[in-house]
Amino acid sequence: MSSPSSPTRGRPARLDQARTIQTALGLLNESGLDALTMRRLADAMGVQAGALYRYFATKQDLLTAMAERMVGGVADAAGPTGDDWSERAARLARALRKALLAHRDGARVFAGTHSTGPNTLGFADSLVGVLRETGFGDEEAARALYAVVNFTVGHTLEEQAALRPGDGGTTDAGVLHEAVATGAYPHLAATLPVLTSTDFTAHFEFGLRLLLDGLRAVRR
Amino acid sequence: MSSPSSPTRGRPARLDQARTIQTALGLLNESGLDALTMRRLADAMGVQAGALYRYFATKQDLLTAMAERMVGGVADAAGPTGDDWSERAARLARALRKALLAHRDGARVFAGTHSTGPNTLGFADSLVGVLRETGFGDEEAARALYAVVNFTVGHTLEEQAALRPGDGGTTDAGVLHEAVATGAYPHLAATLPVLTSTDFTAHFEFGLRLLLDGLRAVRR
DNA sequence: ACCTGAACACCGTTCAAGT
DNA sequence: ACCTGAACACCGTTCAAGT
Repeated sequence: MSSPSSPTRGRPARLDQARTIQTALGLLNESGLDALTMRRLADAMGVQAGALYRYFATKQDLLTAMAERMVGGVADAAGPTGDDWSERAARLARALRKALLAHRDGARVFAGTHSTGPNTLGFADSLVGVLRETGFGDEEAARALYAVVNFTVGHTLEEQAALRPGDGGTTDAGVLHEAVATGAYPHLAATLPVLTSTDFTAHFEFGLRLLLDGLRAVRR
Repeated sequence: MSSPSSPTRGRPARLDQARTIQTALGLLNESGLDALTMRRLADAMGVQAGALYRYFATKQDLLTAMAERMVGGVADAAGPTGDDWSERAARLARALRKALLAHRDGARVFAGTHSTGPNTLGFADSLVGVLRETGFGDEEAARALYAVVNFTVGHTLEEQAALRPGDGGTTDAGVLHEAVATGAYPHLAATLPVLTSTDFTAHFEFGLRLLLDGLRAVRR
């Protein structure tokens, strides 16, 4: 469980899990996930790369800890128990998106890991709780959790990918315009303004509304 | 546009885009995305790694071509125009999931790229078309496309991650059991059987149903 | 106990040179 | 025109040895 033991013997350590995670999240924000290497992180902490492995067995473990840290406090976003259940569920979903958006490539880090820490589990428990307490069955509540989380992560993955530099001069909207100009995609042509809109909040809210309206229908 | 020109001058090429993509998809299925390196792919084609760069400017371009190839035929899954719109939309979503599941790490490849090829655009046009032709406005149809695709990709990402070897002896369900045993997550405890269920088709169908029921509600 | 130094076994990508 | 060979600038991870 605890690799570096508690009684501070010898020199004060330059490294520890909490500070390492924080520095890693800072580096993530500055340079993105692709530039977050163990060597660069070690550099930022004034240490050699190998030293990091005393605190994280693998880079994947570090990324998991980062994901867990990112969603801290999200569970509390549900708000008062008295409020409408669908509004409470919506708040949790919005808070998750916001937490992922708060860090560059946040959705990629979250989607690429499987945290079972208190922040992640607390969020899940909170969302399932909102639904169970309003009368949803256990099966529906659990499946609704997956639907909301998978949609939110999928959406935010796209959102952060779309907002990235763009792998060259050609923008995503530009390529779409060209392709659609061939006349092969009449429905995309008709909806092009919406498809190339960068109002991701509106897209997110629409999808979230579909899920919650769907849940209302399931409930009868 | 066309890097290696058409008239076959000199020796017959050992490489070409189509064969390279096919070999890469084979390698993906055998060993997964992390093991798919340019060197290993070159090896499988009997060539040096550098030679691949005559056909794909970057590895990212190769992955994009792989994603585009994976979703071939998905657009046709809508079925007869006479059928119920929500069933046609469901078929498209199911066909997308199936296409991603057909290759190891398929969802990861798809989520990590941004294809604007005919298969990808054809699928999008098809889904938007189903909705527009049944009376949905352009804005709703376009946003519904994003909601369905982002949910489907998010879900399949999770599904393929869950079915992976598992980074050690500890299974995902095992960790959940332990964490829940502390009593800190009463709602997760109550829904544990559903949460650890591996019936991903049921999870997917539930989420998909929420979205389509939600769309029905939006339509009034 | 904590970290360094150095190595191991790789990566993606480029490009002169061969055929 | 197509591919080789070799290099460049990196990776994640391990581990004896130092302090």
